[in-house]
Amino acid sequence: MSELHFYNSYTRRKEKFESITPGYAGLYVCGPTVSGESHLGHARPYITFDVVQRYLKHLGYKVRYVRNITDAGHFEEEGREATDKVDEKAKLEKLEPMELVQKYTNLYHWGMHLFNCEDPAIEPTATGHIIEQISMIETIIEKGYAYEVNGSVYFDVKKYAGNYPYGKLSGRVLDDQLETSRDLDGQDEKRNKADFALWKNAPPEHIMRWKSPWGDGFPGWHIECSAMSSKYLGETFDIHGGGMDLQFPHHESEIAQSTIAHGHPPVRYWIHNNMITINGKKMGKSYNNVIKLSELFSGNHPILEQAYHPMVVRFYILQTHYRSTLDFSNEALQASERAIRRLWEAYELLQKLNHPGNTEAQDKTLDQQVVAWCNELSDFMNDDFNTAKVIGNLFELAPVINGIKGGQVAAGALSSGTFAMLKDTFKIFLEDILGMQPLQAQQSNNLDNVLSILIEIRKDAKKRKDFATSDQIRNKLAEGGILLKDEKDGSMSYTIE
RNA sequence: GGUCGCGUAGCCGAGUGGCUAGGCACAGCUCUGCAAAAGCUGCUACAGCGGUUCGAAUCCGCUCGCGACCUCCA
Repeated sequence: MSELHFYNSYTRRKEKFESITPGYAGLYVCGPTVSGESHLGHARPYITFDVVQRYLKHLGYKVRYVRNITDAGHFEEEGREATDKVDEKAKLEKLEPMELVQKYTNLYHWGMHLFNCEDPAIEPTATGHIIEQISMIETIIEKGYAYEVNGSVYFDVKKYAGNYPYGKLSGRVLDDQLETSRDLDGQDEKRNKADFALWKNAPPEHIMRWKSPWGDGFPGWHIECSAMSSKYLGETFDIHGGGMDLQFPHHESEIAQSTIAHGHPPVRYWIHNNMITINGKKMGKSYNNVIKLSELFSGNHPILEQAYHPMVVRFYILQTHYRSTLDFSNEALQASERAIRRLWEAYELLQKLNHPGNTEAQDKTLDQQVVAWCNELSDFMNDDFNTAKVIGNLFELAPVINGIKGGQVAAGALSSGTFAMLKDTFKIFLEDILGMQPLQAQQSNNLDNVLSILIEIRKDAKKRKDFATSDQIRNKLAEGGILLKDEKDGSMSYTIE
């Protein structure tokens, strides 16, 4: 049995995971800025890290999963309009900032639940941790790595880079940052262009503002994650996750701040998921090509040919390794939809199947193959969370399951032990680890009763060779999205589209 | 311009130097009153050029194409 290894962005290689406290794992993931609705691109990290934390739990770790909510708003720390995004949007929509934040937080939670993402253990907000952030900034100033100018506080990147490995995570050289040709407003406050804001002075019109030793203002973007992760996971914790686009400057800055404040780097393992693209371009607000989650689920977007069920989207994301880019297309989503429907039906069938009870496999070759396929699943997860390979193997198993029902595979082909293992393994990986759910809600008893009546009538018609009636029942139901299937044993089943 | 990454069959996509990943689509067959579903079979690709090697999609070099970050961004 292999052990968990995954790619550490910090060292740029796969490493064996060893948690700081045996049996416990701390995971921090950068959550959303709730100044707008989440889109398909946002879904990827949340689903990716949901699987990561599910797998850690599966391995027996007690996981503390912390995923923040950025509700204080980011701003251009390099100057320009040092305005609070949340605040700006609020004025447009004529809402209180906190009302806006609440609205998008609720929408975000709605999406996460539809995706069947488990709630984090702690979901801290930036506005709820202003004191912690101020305190951390004070420490950094005391240690001589930050300076105040006109009520704002900046981190001294050049000084930091002289004593610590600045740029290691994102593969950046400080000199390049210092020589950037960008000429942005507010640069004059900084000693160097690479410096970033820890605290920004708030202009009078700014609604979101807090008192600080440097006057009224609001925290810099990066400091919230440093303050909250260390508060709940410790000054050094196991895993920090987020999208690749956050590597620089956000995560690089987190490392710098925490290293100064605490005297050592904050994180053992960094995990970054790749982007979702659309027509080859990253999906993001700067490209104006986003598909919001509500649009995705309703199909209400010019690009979308249909609505896509959250589980289809989840499956689509997990079919690709998290470190590869994933290109959106209707064709790809539709392929995923058919695939997960077929896989889920095989899974449901498996849970209903009974084994004849023979302890010896009648087909030893197949039995061994099934055991091998099942055992490989852990190896795949242990090798950098390779959900794509896990799904591949589940599809290898599907024909065995369907074959047992269809008669192409003998009922006792597998030993009772292997059969039981197959059942358990399928459940654990598909439901518990990949976090998949059925595409359709549990049918109501009423509907089931009605359909039973129709099925009985159709059976009678077929017996009388009254195919006009039997076909009419089947065709009319199909128009309503209910598909009848004649099983080999003479029974009938139905699925709802 | 700097740094990093990618280019795999009709489409999506996994790939640890040697052994058909997988999915979707398509075609044929089995089953079936007919369908659907399911099963079986087929479709065997690695941007181009060179190099290393007994052997390369996988390592190295060059060329072409694409993208990400360098500015808010998952």
